[in-house]
Amino acid sequence: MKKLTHKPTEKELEILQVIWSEGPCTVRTVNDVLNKQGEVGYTTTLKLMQIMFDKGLLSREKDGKTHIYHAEVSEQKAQKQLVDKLLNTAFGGSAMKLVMQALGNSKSSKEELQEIKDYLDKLEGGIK
Amino acid sequence: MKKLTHKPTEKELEILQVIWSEGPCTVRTVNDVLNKQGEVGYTTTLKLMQIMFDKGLLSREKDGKTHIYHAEVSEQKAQKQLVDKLLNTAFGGSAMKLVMQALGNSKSSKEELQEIKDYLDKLEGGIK
DNA sequence: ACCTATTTACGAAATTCTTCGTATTAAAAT
DNA sequence: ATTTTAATACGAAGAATTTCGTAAATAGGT
Repeated sequence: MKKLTHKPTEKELEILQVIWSEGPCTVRTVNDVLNKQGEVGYTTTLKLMQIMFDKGLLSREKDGKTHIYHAEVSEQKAQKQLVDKLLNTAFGGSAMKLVMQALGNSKSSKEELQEIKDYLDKLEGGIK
Repeated sequence: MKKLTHKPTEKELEILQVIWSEGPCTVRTVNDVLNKQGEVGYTTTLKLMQIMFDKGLLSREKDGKTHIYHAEVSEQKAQKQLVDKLLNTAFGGSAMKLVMQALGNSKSSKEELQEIKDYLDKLEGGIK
């Protein structure tokens, strides 16, 4: 996986999301998925994905006349970058504040909350 | 506080951050703080803040020849909006994933982790 | 009252992001 | 082989964001 030199824009992220969930796929597939949320022209999606290819966010291989695009950014890496940015731009670097905001806003299940606590215990182990 | 009709842009957020932490202040103050992170022209900051005033993100009062700007968006409200967006664009709506990502990436102190656990206990109380 | 320093106002250039039309190319179907 | 269908390439317009130069205004100091 390449380093994330260019941070994905809003629309690029939407496309990455599709590829992350669908796996490597064509422009057609991505465009179809995007059109479930709102209308987007095919060439618009194509262009975006070509730009992402140029930036190194996507790679592609030829399959017949079409291209199959792969994400060159792992979901985790992108998430990390986004969270880091959010931490710095909106939470003054405090992960705790972010966490509380995130948990406060959403309805997490008891199981999920427990999972987080387990995770916290594990983290705490590594701290003197 | 007004409703958040226009969502703040990247740079606007930086400015809001300054005002949230400094309290109501002048363009000069904001610009000085911003220049600790990177060089920004005074008129650039001024223009941005004027635009934010037009959008209703900031209000202002005259004090001598200068203006004192106030945030018209609460930090919490902006944070909530940002977290919500991040949840949807990058975490498929799962608060838990976001939380884990945030905690895994940062070095939170033992005290902070404990505080989060306490918070989780409190949340759990409200769930059947 | 005048000069100076600082601020605001305005407009516009530069940059980045998003969108899509048109032309070209390539495979598949007939 | 020709037609049809679907993909790519290219360029450029449109929109939003960011930047800053220049001019006008205003307060404060002398």
